[in-house]
Amino acid sequence: MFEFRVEATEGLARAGTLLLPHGAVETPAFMPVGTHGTVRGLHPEEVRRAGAQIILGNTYHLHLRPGESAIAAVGGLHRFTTWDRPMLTDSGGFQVFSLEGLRSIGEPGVEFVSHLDGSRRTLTPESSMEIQWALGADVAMAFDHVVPGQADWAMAEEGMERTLRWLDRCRARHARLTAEQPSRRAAEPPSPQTLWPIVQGGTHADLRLRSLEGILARGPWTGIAIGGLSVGEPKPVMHRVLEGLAPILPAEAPRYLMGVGFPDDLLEGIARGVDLFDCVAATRNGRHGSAWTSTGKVNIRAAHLRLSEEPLDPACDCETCARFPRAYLRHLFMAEEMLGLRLVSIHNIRFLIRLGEQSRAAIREGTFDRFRRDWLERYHHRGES
RNA sequence: GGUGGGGUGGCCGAGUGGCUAAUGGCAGCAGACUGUAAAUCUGCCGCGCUUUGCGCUACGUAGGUUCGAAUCCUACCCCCACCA
Repeated sequence: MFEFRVEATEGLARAGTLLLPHGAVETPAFMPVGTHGTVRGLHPEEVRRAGAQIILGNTYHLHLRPGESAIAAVGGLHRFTTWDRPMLTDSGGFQVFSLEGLRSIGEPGVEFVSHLDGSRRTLTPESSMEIQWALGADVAMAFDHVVPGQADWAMAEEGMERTLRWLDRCRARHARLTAEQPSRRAAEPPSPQTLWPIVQGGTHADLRLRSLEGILARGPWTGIAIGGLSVGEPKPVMHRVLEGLAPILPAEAPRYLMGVGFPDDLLEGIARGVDLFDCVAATRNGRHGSAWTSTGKVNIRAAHLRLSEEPLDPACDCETCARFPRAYLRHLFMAEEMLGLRLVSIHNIRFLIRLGEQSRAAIREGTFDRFRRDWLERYHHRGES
């Protein structure tokens, strides 16, 4: 039910297929983020047509609203959202990082002051598992402690060791939930769920290795995530961390680089053995009018696009580029029409998903390294000039 | 015709003697965003220059008072309300 096959490799890069209860995921793949059970602004059909094979949901946000019981009542997150392909839920661990100032961390778990109503909420490894179990995604993530990219060794070690201790608690609770499945699970029909651990350790190579070794000692796992990157550290540092982990990560488990990234990050990650990515930038930047194209970033509000009859990216096959001129997209943003946010979001999502598809094809042909270098060259040199 | 109110930078609108090239907002221009407290946030926004500074022009028009005026006085032009 949880199987990963590596079908081709080129250097550290891999092309594979991940089998999950709700379907297959061909890797490398970008997973759009749907925090509140919706990829912001988009209809599930639009997400599907963009080629998304799997999307994310968030434990923290869905727990606060509408509450996992409301989702379980209608049969789980798949039925709730009508997304019938694979899903993964983040554990709330990232909110430990992003909601700094609204939370306090202790060994039992994390106390949050709800950003919605100020009420006090506690998230623990156990409650994160309970919530994710009720949500019923194919993959649940371990509840981890993310530290900023600038974190010194001591702080990174604390977060990493705590993440390992919490992993034991996550695993125990998840195993119990799995054993009690039919009676405890509101999802109909019940479908199995797997748990993925998260490597932490900040920017410190020795901590990253300790983290991974600790995880492997608790294995086996159906997938392993690398967290705590793209949180303020320079890109070369992230690359070094990935290079340090690649030789030790088991080949037979998919590797998920959490929260990454931008187009160049995908290519650099794939080149270092990463199989799965997720990132809010595609949709957030889309809503903010920033589009990725094969020749670099485009600010759709830019004055010089007022008369442009070109598509956003002539090399793109998304529904937006197939139909709308830049001049119209710009107009929609200037007029603050919601269609603009949606169209650029669709483009950005398709852009990253296609990058995964192209990388996969290139790896299978043994041309990925060349593809990557040519692609980055064109992307950074703004082909127009 | 009379009385009252008012004319401020592309627009709206504060300011009623120096701290005012002039608060705000809008419009415009540019940028940021990486497991979503984000359809958000930041910067610029009279003109010119050797741009953390300097010069010039500017608060209806013209003149005056004052060391100094968008702010006070006089005349004129225009707008609005009410009264005839």
